Amino acid sequence: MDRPPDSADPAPETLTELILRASAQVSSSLGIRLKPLGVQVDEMRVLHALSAAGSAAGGLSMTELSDALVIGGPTLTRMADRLVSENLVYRAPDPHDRRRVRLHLTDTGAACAAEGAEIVADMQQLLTARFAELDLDDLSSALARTASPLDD
Amino acid sequence: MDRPPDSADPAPETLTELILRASAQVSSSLGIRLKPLGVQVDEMRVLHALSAAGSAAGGLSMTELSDALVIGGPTLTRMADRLVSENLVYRAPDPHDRRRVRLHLTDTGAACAAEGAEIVADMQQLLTARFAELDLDDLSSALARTASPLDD
DNA sequence: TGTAAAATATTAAAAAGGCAACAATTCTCG
DNA sequence: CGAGAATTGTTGCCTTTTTAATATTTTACA
Repeated sequence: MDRPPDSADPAPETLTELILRASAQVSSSLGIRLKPLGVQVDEMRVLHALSAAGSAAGGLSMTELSDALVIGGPTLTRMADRLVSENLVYRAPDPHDRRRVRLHLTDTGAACAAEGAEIVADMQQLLTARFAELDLDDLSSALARTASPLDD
Repeated sequence: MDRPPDSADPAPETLTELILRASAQVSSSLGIRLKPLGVQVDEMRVLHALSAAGSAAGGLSMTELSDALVIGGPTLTRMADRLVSENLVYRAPDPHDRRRVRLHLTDTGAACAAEGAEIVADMQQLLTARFAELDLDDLSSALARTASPLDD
């Protein structure tokens, strides 16, 4: 039952640790690639979400963004402040609910989102290579489930 | 070729976005669970890494921790400061290289790491459920590859 | 050997994040 | 209808992270 101490059997990593570490690595790499655009990772995530929502839909409210990206309210407010001051985004009141503020892309912001999308597409290639032996649809849906609230 | 606007076809999420979002969710949930222990997620990751390294090995240097956990040097230094002030960790000089500092768990720190490990084990159950249709070994090794540096 | 380069960890200053409290608006339902 | 509860977004304040620069030690190699 015993085993020699220090045998070559490192404790298997937990999914928690692997996900956190993978995320840190992705974030670090993406951050470097986005540096030339002058935006940081979470800022680009906001731009992308707005871009994906489409301009016709009237942008996204703070709460929608907060939920979709899992970014805290106050953090998002300050991030929006930065994006507004860089003229990538503008705020508009929601016509149906005066408590709400909807974020919209400016033309500059849309262009920036497009450039970011190319960089993210490169990362996608790099990442799919690492997940080669997995069914990508299965992985994506599993990650999507994990990306939804874990607490009930 | 055209399609009706606003058709139910949201842009497929990139792996980048899914990983970042999943990580934020895991971190948020784990953070709540660790709150009673008085440590935050990355602090617990440090404690766990030290615990996994084993006390015989003489702790881990700052660089080893920084590389293993993908946490920046200065950030790790301050984190170590906090852990030292909470008596969960202590610093010791590396006998072979006087530039290096090795971090060691105190008894309190080891106990804390053990409590944390239980919480992480709970999360493991929760997470494996979400990855049900995937081969867990394949997933883990793929995540591990993703968790290693993405830039060359 | 001795000197330049690299590696290691830390610090100081600036930036970003997070918690608690708040104002404004909308919702609930008695 | 109307008072209390819930929702939405922001702000103040403090903690944490990040960036750039530094001191110290080790390594490379001429």
